[in-house]
Amino acid sequence: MKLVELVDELVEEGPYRFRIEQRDEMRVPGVVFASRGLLRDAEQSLQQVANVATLPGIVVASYAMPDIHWGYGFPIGGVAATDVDEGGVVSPGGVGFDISCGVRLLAADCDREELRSALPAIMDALDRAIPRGAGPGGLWRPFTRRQLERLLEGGSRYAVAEGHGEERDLTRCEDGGAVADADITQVSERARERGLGQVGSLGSANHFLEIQEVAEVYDEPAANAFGIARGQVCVMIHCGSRGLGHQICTDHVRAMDQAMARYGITVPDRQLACTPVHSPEGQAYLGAMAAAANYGRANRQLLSDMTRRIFRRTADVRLSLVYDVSHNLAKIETHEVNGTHRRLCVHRKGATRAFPPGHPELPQPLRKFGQPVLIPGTMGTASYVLTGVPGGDAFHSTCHGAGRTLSRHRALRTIATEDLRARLKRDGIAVRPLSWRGLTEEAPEAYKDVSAVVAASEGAGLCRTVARLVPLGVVKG
DNA sequence: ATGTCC
Repeated sequence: MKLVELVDELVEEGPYRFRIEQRDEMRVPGVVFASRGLLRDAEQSLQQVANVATLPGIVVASYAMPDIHWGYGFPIGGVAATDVDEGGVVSPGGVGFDISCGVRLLAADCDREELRSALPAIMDALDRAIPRGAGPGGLWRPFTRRQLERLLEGGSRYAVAEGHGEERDLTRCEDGGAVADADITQVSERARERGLGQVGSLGSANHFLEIQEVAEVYDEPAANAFGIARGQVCVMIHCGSRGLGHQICTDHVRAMDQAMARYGITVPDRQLACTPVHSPEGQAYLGAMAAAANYGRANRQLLSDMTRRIFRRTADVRLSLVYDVSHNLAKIETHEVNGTHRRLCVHRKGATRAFPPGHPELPQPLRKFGQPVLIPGTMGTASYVLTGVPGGDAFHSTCHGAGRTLSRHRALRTIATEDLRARLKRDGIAVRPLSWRGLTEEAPEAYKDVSAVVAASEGAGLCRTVARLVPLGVVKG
């Protein structure tokens, strides 16, 4: 299938909404939520949107969020749902290598001014305590194989049961902190080996732990229900399932790549390796993916617990969980398709679930306002809290972040580390990087404008903006 | 994203 110049052929069919017409092997059209500006240089990733539209069982459309960029097989910012009972497939590439990567937001019982004098000491304590960067290192040590198995099955629930959090945390976690269908027999020895020493660690690249201030509130009632107010201090944690999730993706892509032909499936790109949800390989992947999902949540739970201890002993400040949501997962969900309710495998890769107000899976205090959606920005800019809206499109999904525009290599070539250091100092942002080189690769200029991404998402009717947060302190790998 | 190539 050759689709030329997709950018020029996009059909504008609504505000911040473009269609890629169905043709050739595509089973559905593509729908891209964005502005023309955000789609500059998006040709390769639009081709990936079209490729995803060829997958067996895909329904309605192959979607892309405003922060779309090139990814493994599927674009990052992609949403694709397949009909489980009509031969629909599951594809590891539709979740990505960092299974269950996500964001957690904690609200402090103080405002910026009250924290000002204690901030340097808190940053120094976090700098010493938070494991980060590539390779081994985690907060939960020693950690046995038996404990890992229980964590893969119990997620945040297990972490809290072992003393690493509060019961209330679980009510503010997607799926109550754990998914039930983890199958640890599908997690390889190698994945376990990599995961053992990394429980409670940030990782590297765009993952971070930030102390932030609520700079602006756009929706008072929703912000109130979420427990945040202007001027309030928050902590945002962005990380995933580390080497364990990566290894699970690697293992199951290989298995599916070898099995695909047996199901008569051909795909335009081998990176779209997939098998039916009901196949043994599909079930194996979903079971292992669920285990990685639990690992990711427990990872964020351990980091929250350590951050809480530091805030408490350094500044007598308490942190309560606003919400924890992943932006790299596949889920079996029921949605209405052409007037009938269907069981769908919804892949969200660099896309965030955004349940609307009234959704039964939302905890009671939030239900009236919709699901909190947490959008990590880039250091030195802003992060956002959004909420789901009634009738939300793309199976109730929205954006997940800024999305890179410069490669790491180009960022290092064009951005002077000393200049970045000076700008952060000028803006009063305390940074504790593991390496200044790594920090330079993550400079704001290397990313799309997160505010434009959020504006396009709201303009497309995918979510509503609740609050904007700005960084006071950044801990990074 | 990732023991940034078993």
